[in-house]
Amino acid sequence: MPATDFLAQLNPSQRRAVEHFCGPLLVVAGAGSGKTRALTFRIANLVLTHRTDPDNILAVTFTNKAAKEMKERIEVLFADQEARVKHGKALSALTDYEQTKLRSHVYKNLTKHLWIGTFHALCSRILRFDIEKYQHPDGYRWTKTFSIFDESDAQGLVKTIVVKTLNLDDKKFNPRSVRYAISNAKNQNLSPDELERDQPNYRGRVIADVYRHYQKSLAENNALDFDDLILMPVKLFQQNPEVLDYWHKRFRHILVDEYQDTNRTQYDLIRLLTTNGAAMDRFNDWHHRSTFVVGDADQSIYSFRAADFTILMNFQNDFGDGLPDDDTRSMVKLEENYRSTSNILEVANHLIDNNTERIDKVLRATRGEGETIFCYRADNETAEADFVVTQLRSLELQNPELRWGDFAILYRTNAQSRAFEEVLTRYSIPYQVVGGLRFYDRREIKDVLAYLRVINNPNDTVSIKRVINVPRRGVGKSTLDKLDQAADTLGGIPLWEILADETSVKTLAGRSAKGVLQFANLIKTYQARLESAKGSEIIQDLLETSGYLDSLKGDGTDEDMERFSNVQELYNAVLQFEEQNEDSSLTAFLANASLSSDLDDVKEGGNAVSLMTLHSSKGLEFQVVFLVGVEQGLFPNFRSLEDPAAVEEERRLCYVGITRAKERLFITYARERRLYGSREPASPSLFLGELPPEYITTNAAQGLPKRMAAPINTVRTQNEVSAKPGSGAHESDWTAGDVVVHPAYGAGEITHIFGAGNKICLAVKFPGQGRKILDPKLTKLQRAE
DNA sequence: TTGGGTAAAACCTCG
DNA sequence: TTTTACCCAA
Repeated sequence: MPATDFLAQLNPSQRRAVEHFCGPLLVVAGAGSGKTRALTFRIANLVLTHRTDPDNILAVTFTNKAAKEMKERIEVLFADQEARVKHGKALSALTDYEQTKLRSHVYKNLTKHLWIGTFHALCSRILRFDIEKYQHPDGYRWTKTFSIFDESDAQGLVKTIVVKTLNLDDKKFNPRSVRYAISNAKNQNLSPDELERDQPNYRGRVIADVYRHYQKSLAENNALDFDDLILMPVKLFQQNPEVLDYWHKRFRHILVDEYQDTNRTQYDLIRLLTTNGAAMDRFNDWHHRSTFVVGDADQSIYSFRAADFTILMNFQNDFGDGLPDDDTRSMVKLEENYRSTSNILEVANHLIDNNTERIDKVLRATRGEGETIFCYRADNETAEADFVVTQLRSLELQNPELRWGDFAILYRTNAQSRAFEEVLTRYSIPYQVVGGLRFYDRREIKDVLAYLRVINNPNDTVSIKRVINVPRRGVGKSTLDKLDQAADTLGGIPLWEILADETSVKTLAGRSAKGVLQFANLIKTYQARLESAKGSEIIQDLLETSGYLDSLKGDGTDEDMERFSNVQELYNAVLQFEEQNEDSSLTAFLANASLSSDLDDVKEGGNAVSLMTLHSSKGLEFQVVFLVGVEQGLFPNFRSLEDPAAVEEERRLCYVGITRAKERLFITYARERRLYGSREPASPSLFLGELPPEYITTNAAQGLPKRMAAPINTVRTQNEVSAKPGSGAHESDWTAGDVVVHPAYGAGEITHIFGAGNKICLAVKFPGQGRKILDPKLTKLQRAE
């Protein structure tokens, strides 16, 4: 029997990618060209045809959901092969019992061994083996029960360092932006010293200093932030050749999906694993080894977390043979689109053609023309939502094959979901909002997880402080300060060591000692049971004995009830985790919880309309897509307007949105939108002017907005002559930070500039009167200085 | 130490 | 409009 029958389902380019065995390969895969399929089939082919040991395969996906789906598909593919070999028929033709038996066999011998996951998940797994071998230059150590700090934990640490440790003004060194700078450094594999080296000014040096203290704090908590999960293995591999050698030999075949969205540190990780630390130009030993990356530079939309699509563009020179496109053996292009109608593809191709930084690639349609794209101009965001839901209802009614799950509403920012939710609720249409508040980010869930984290890792002082007084134990700020100070005086020992010592607590905590001891004993009880009891048993007992569950019930309001049931759901999640995972330790569960995302349980084709940001929609597809809020300042977002490269990224984001649609695409924008509570005028996005009018129908009397004549990203120069106030001002007349005088509100400072060209609005903050958004053409504004 | 109140800031995208 | 941060009385 030909074991490779399944390859017949592929087109020639896909087949070339899948059958590639050793050496480097870049797969340039346009939207909807079957890249997930190529990845899945490739893994199957490695094992089936080349007898690759599943233990030698590492596959990096962009989301947990993609990882789960990939495992699932490989399992089915394999089970199907085995069914044909053993029983002579397809998997689906077997009895349920035989199917289950076959699949569990495949799981045991194959899927279980495959390392498939996100960079974060895979790295945290590596760290659970080897983190204790890492030696920090300042002598900090981490153990395998490390905590993973989320963004708010991280920002909290930064704030403490800025305000308390370094006595700086947190207005000037905003914890959020400092944390962002640190994150950026980590994503480029820079240590505090390395960051400091290229800082020309005071601010940069201060940030490097905060970074240094921040890393110390993390170490004291035995904690890592998200960026460390990847940075730490890279540092470890760089300092410890034996450890690197082990993982290098282990992962002979490396696959990376969404390669355009990798950052420098992730790239370093892949390079180290591939070359075992040999310099790139000296490495050519591809014996029984491959590095296979898949991506599309046109869909690179994560530069804000330091993703760099030039890494993809450089792959050919870096790992590959560097030959031109027609001769190369290390690149394959997938350009046939199997997803969308040709009208949708035309629109997408035209739009993205406005970008300058691209890899040469077109998307070829394989399907019919389809309907035209409809562009709707609404009066305001409520009218926009009304239009969308009206369309949704009539399409659903007229097309029996469409389910609610076939519809998606995609927007630039999470805050836009509300108007749609209201209308959908009014018509009782089921919907799911993806993103926004994650399940694991809810207050009550974070509380319970903090308890578990303390039990698992008593050095986690951040978590101790979160729950030592939840529920109320009469332990307030001053008590905590005293205990903290004592730990500090004793040479910076972990707070837990003070708490765990009864005499110390009694001496230090005074009246509150009882509460503190109660807490300490609670934690000790469960620490003792950590070895013998399951996580689910611990959590159940803990919720009772800590009094947390009782305190949650509160006054029995709806909100209280919801909190209560969320905690219940968390318990179920632990149970489920224990059933489904080999390593069901508390540490593993906590890592899983930290790394889970809202996207993980999105059901495609289910019975609910999906509402999500364009970022979240990457990799998904829907029969009908509504791309909403396509207005200047919102999309492209005003923060990107001054930077041409940033506008290109917004355009790629728009491209991603358009290419999610299979059958129908609607684009909407409003003339007026509620922002910060007050109504503000809005103008159509520059992207609308870039769409080919012949493929688009619109309700706007004047048709599609005209293409902007002048380049939108003119660099603002200081010496441009400023027009008189109120006389048709140009963008260049105003700069954020300028002080202006308004006839009614008086003097205020410009905080943001929305829009570009002739249509701009200014956000001006007037002391005592709040923020106003003004059109300089309609309001007489005078420059103050 | 706790709870309620008011004022100011925030809304860009995410693991 | 909604969320968070800080102040003060009990």
